[in-house]
This record gives sequence, C-alpha cells and structure tokens, in this order.
Amino acid sequence: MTADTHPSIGDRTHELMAARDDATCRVREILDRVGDKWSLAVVAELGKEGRRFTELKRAVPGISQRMLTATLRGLERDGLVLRTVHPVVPPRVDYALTSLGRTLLTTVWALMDWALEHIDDIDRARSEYDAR
Amino acid sequence: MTADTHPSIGDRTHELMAARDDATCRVREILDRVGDKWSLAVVAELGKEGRRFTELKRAVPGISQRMLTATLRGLERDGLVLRTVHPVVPPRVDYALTSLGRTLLTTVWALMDWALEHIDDIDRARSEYDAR
DNA sequence: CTGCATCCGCTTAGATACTG
DNA sequence: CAGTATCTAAGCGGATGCAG
Repeated sequence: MTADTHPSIGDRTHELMAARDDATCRVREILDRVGDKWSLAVVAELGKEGRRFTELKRAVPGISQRMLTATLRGLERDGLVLRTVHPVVPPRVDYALTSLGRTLLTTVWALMDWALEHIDDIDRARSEYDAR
Repeated sequence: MTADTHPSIGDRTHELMAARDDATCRVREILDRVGDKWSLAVVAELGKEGRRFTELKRAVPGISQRMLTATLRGLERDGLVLRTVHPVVPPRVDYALTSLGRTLLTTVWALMDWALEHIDDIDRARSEYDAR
C-alpha cells in the first residue's frame, strides 16, 4: 500500500516540512481531544477550582448529564482531569485538573487571548462575505 | 482576580467570572471555526506559502475535493484566507493567508508546541487508563 | 448524587458523478 | 483545473428512564 508514488515534492523540501507536518498532525490529535463541544468549557471551569459533578453541570449551561460524563471520562483518560470518588452515601465525586491539565489551560488562555483580540475582525469579515 | 474570598456562588462572583465565561464562549466560537477536521491542516499548509487548489489537495493527505472547498470557503469567509481567481484557461485560483490568518498561525504554533511537548504524557495516560 | 443504557434525530463528511 | 450536486453512512449529542 505504501508505495512511494509521490515524488512530485522534492526530497529536501519534504524533509524540512516533516517536523511541521508532524506538529500539524499532533495538533489535530490535541484538537480532537479538546476541540469537541464541551471539553474546553469543562477545563476552563475546573481551572477555577475543583468541582463536583452536579456543580459542574450547573456551571456549564446547556450540557447534559450524558455529555458531562462523557467529557469528563475523556479528559480523565487523557490525564488532564483527576477523578476522586468518595465512598460515602450519597456518592460524592470530585473533579480537578491535573498538572498536565493546568498546562493545557495556560495554552488555551493564549487561544482565548487571540479569540478576544480578533473575534471582531472575524465577525466583520463574515458580515462582509455574507453581504455578497 | 477574584477579590471575593468566599467560594460560594454569589452575584459578585458571577460578575467576576463573566469575563472568563465570555472568553470561554469566544474560544468555542474560534474552535468552531478552526477546530474542524481540516481547517488547521490547511492553515498550516498555507502558512508555508500560498498554494493552488490542487496543490493543497495534494499537500493535505486524505482531504476530499468537497471538504477542501468547504474548508477554504469557511476560512475565506472568516477573513483568514485570501482567494484569488485568475481569469485564464485552464482556471487558476491561488490561496494565501491574510494577515489575520497569519496571526492565527502564530497562536496555533503555540498549541503545536504544547502538543509536541505533552503528547507523550497524554498517550501514556491513555494507555494506563485503557489498561483498566 | 452520580452516573449508565437506550433510543433517536441531526449534522458531518466521504464517495461519486457532473460542469464551465 | 477548480469546483458543484447528490446520495449515503457514521457519529455526535439530546431526552428519557433506570440503578447503585
């Protein structure tokens, strides 16, 4: 299957681009993890402080139980969120960002800054485009 | 940031969190724009240099004509990509990042750095989680 | 309280064929 | 070369009911 049928691009260029292509690929993986509908909101919420399940549900408007559970599971699986179960009745489960999760939060804030800085430009571009 | 020392949810806390909630919301908008399956790869590709349609199709493995068109339209609509049509036969259309698009690229690179730096941690966390 | 199981509609995106 | 149009399959996510 893997036949070298793409000699169109020069070898040197290919090598030089390899690192960045790889990075692009990795970023896709990252975006696949945090780019879904709810992960970012949950991470941002947990960035404020650790929360319980129901607190999170209240804090993230519009999220369903099902999606909150799924989102937390995914984040926990990726080592971004720590889940702590207290063996009491009624059940109590605390969620908090891990150190890895906090480094992500920092990076995400950079994206937030970009968003806040340029959202107006994008909205304007959109309006102009849609006007045609 | 939060001068309020009480962790209870009150009006002041709500106000103080409004800015960050808003930022979270904005980032969701941004992620809705660039967080799809192909936008980032296309932006990264255009970050190297301007490209023609078919060149991009070759440069982004796996993308279909349909999705490349849709992705480029979206990026153009948001003012991130400039589309230049040359009235010649056969048709020639060049795509390039706008200055706004380049600022995004810079931010995306920050995310790339994070990805490259922590992807191993995530993979490890995943493996450990899946082992259970 | 904190989930899991099920059903189901909607959106997304891949494949394919066609056009200027 | 650079798209558009149509069909279809897969997956996301919402609502609801049940359980430990």
